Amino acid sequence: MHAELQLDNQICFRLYTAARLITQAYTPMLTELGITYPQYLVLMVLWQHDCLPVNDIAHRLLLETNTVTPLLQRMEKLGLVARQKGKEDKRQQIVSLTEKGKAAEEQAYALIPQGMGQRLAACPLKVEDYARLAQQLDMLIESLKNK
Amino acid sequence: MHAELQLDNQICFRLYTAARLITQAYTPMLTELGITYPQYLVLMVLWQHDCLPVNDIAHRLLLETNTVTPLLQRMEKLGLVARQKGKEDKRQQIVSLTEKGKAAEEQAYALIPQGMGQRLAACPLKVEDYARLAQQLDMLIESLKNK
DNA sequence: TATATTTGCATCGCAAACGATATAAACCAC
DNA sequence: GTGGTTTATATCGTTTGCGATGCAAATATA
Repeated sequence: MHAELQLDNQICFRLYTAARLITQAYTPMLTELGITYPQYLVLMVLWQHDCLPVNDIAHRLLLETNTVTPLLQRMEKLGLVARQKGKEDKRQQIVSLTEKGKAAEEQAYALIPQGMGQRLAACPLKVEDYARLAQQLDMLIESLKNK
Repeated sequence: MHAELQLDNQICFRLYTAARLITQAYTPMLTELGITYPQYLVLMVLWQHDCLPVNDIAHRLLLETNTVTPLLQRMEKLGLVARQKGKEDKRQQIVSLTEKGKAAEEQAYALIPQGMGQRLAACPLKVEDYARLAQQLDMLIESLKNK
């Protein structure tokens, strides 16, 4: 039995689990909006900066375009985004929010901060703990990002 | 623009990203072993306690059995585990390590602690930072677990 | 200008996650 | 025992994550 190979000693398993569980916690609220968590991420990107090529969206989410393309196709079917060829560079697909996509921001604002607040009320982490956690995760992400 | 809905302010997005990236960091080493990360998790469970029913494995990983079953079926095809009906309770499938599954522990020990060490050498987090991170993630997981 | 390389995006295939549903064994009330 | 419920798994369908591959537009180079 090697201690290094025990589940309890794994940072990775904790990240993996925490990510799954917190995504699950979002699910009921996102279901009300008719979207999934990765779709919500795409919307957050576009709420911050509308009209971006697929590549930019993928970069901001640290995903590959072959993951983002089908995501966007589904979101287009849902009427949340529109896609059109770039004018200067015809290889690009410029993704923009539809009215429905824009309206979703207010719906999300009405549901999610409150809902997640309730969901995490039982969690003993304080505001400064979350700040430190965010900072540490950023460091981890930064050093893992450059393969 | 609601600050609560910005990507930068999301703990969830960080967890989601950190989990993906650290799993990617494992991938080259796990590929040498011929397994995936969730398969590695199952092996870690069995290395710690061999011969468990599907339900126990799922519980330890905080996964549902409908996720674990196909995982185990693939691992059975790979010759890493064997499954047989429980003797007292015939509804159960008892999962056990094959010789190949047991041997994988030594291979993993030879590759993974060292490989991940190198991979995270650039990361400015110290040992006590990882300990705190683990503790905070445990709290988060604990309060998200009970839906 | 002709050729080669790079870049942006899409397609395909596989492995997860997970909700919904099905199946079979075990258990319980009678 | 019979019948209904619970429990342990399995199956199915949808969405993701990503490597491998293909294609077309843009760019670099000879």
